[in-house]
Amino acid sequence: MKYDFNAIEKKWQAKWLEEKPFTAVTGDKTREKFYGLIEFPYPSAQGLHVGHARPFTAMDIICRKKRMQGYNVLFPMGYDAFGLPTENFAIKNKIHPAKVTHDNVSNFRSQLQALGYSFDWDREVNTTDPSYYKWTQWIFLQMFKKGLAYKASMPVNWCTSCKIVLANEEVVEGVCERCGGEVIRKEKSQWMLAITKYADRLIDDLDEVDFINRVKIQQRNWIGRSEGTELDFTATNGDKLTVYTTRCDTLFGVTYMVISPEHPYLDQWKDQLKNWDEVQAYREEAARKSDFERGELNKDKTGVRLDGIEAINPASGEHVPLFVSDYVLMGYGTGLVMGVPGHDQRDWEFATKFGLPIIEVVKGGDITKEAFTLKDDTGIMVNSGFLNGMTVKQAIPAMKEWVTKEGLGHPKTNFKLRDWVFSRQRYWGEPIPLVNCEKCGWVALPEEQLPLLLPEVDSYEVTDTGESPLSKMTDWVNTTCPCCGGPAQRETDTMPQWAGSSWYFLRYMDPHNDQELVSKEAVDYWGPVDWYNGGMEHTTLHLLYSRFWHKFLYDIGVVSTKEPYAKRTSHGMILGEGGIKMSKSRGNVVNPTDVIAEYGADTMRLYIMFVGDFEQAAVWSTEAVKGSKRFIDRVWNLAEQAKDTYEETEANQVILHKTIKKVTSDVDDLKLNTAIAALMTAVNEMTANGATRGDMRTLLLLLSPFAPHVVEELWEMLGFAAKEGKMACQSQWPVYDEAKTVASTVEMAVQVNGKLKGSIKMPTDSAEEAVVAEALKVEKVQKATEGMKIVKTIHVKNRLVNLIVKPL
RNA sequence: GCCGGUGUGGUGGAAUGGUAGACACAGGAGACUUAAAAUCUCCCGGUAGCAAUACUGUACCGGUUCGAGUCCGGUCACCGGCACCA
Repeated sequence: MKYDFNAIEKKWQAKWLEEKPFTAVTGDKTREKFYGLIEFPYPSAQGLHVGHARPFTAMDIICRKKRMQGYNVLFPMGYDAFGLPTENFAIKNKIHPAKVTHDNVSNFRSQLQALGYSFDWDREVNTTDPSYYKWTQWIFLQMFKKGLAYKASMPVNWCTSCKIVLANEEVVEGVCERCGGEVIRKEKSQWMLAITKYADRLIDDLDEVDFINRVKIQQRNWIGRSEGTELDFTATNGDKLTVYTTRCDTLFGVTYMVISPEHPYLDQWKDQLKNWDEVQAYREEAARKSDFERGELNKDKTGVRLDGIEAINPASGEHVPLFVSDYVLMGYGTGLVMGVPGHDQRDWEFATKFGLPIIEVVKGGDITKEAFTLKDDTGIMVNSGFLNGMTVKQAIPAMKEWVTKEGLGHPKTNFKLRDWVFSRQRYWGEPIPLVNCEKCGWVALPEEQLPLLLPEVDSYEVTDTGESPLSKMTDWVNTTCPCCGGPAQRETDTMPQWAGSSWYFLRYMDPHNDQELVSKEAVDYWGPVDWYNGGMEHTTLHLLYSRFWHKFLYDIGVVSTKEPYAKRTSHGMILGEGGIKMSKSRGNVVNPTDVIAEYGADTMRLYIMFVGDFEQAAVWSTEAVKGSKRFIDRVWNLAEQAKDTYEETEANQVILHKTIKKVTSDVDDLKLNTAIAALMTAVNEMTANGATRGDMRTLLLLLSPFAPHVVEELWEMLGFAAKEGKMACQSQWPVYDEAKTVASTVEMAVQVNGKLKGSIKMPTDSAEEAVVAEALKVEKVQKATEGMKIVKTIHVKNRLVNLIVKPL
């Protein structure tokens, strides 16, 4: 019989859908649980991409193996379906976004099923489903009630092309992450989520989870915790000038101060400044620049000296000039900075440009050339009163103590992380369930009115003033206040795409619950996610946001763990041929469906795992796919030619036990490429040895997570299905015997003075004397040791012997 | 600039400090075939040599070690993230 992948894959996919062998049972006390999660896709019109297949296949293999090891496995799938591309498609083609979403989801589902993934399809979720977004809205309301959601007028990132407010995270190199359009700053009233209140916990709890290091580091850097001091200078007009510094030890080195152009003090000082016009002109120019431009021009410091007000150093009592400059940001610290040009490179540049004195207060560098910024023990304090003679490490706490004692300030922790801009002026998102009443202000919708459904609109386009399309639906907008019953208006902004994905992993645990977002029983049993794999690009977005939401849900008692994910791994990108990024515009996007049509899903799965180290980027090669197909062909032939006995052979014992060991540990370590290489080695060797059905049984069990369809077929063909049931229902993973993983003889390397001279065959675990004796029989060894004295032998059991010789 | 990561044959990539290049792809030679495809067998880092073999080789320079792709110090290149965060 020929290997007809098409018929085989269709046959087993249909059976799996019908018989549901992958259904997870909540609270099965007889088995330990395993929750494997991959990031649910955005159902784009283009359909599944090979970039999806890599992480999905890997987690499918892990979950299939876990099931075989007896775990009760939750491996769900869903769709993160709100978002701009669907809305834009709807606008262009005048189709309702819900219809577009439905069609795209159907396409995704059939593509996913064609790859044979063992998802529990009964638990599918869709963020645009009202029964789902009801709970997204519910969580938002709880945050609102706890004061974590607030409305603030603030400069926002405005994409001139999408006409939408972007989160900081969505602005990449000064342009819109999605469309590449210009981003400008604009004042707008926005809903915000106070993620910064969780900043400490988001950093500290990273110590408790098993995330790959680069994810932890990137999150820590993004949150950007810094321990410093807030301390007060005084202005000559009596105003208090509070600065934030991490180098309070350099206080005696302050030669000037800088205030941010956006600082409210400046307006108050209007009448006291002799050069107000100049200051005001500078401020206006700074306001015109985008954040990006400000950053780009950072080499060239600009600023204006305030004429009329100076600052007084609290430590020395000296008067120093005060400048306005846009290198000081209003959004970080206090918007005021003390200038220490000797020990901060930016201040050094500013002082050099404006001819300000540079005082050395830490000895160790050459401050005529650049600022000396080391914070360790190399520098010694000078010109610094009571700090003189201390190292920087000693001076920082000493100064903190002094500042606190003198009532001049206090230690302070700052973060780079900003609160999350949570509203979007768009249609295709969750409506924000709040009502604005003239008397009562912003009022939460009563929970029994959830979900607040998206109304039907005539047009999905943003209004010219940048308001949400919902604002045009006056029937929907005008409502009554749940509090006082008076007239009120609904919020017309919607939530960002990151909302629905911030908690979806919880809904999978209990997807049909219409009373709670997840039952206590389900969350206690399934939580936390045991293994979550996803893209690095989500590290500071989705991954951080969902940790924040989960911590909030923990605080209000909905979930029982502090962290949502016990383990996080990340896959590398799949690049197009030639190592360039796949993109529609380059026309080098590989569609998994085409590969399946030509080679089958099992080949696709094997290839995408075999392509390289899972964590590294890999280059797609359509040529190389053949190798995976040939491997399956060889397995097929081996099975067909297998001797009709269920006995296992001695000849294949070592290779099979070795392979069990290797595949088992490699899957746990996410080294799927070498696991497949080990299976290939086993098949090559078994082909040479000849195999029985008994030998095939072990091989098929090991191969089944990788190539489930062909294995299911061969399992049946060789009579195992009749004896033991379907492969998909197996809860047995082969176990190896360490003693059987080693052959009776081993090949050992022989070296003389560390140089390889040949190899010898020895019985396993031979003693050193026997090995040395055998080694000395090797011709090249004799040549190399002639006239020499062996002064030392190094014997590594079963691997090598190294003879160290010296002339006699 | 700061923080990560990576650098190994023609290609993708393997190697708990222990025979570098597993496993594949491509290529070459041969078998089967009327022929092609498929399949099977062998070869396949470089230099020299008919060969046995010798030397050399994991970005570069140095060190530790009986032994280094692997550990340590320094340099370079590329990729990703952050970027005036005081």
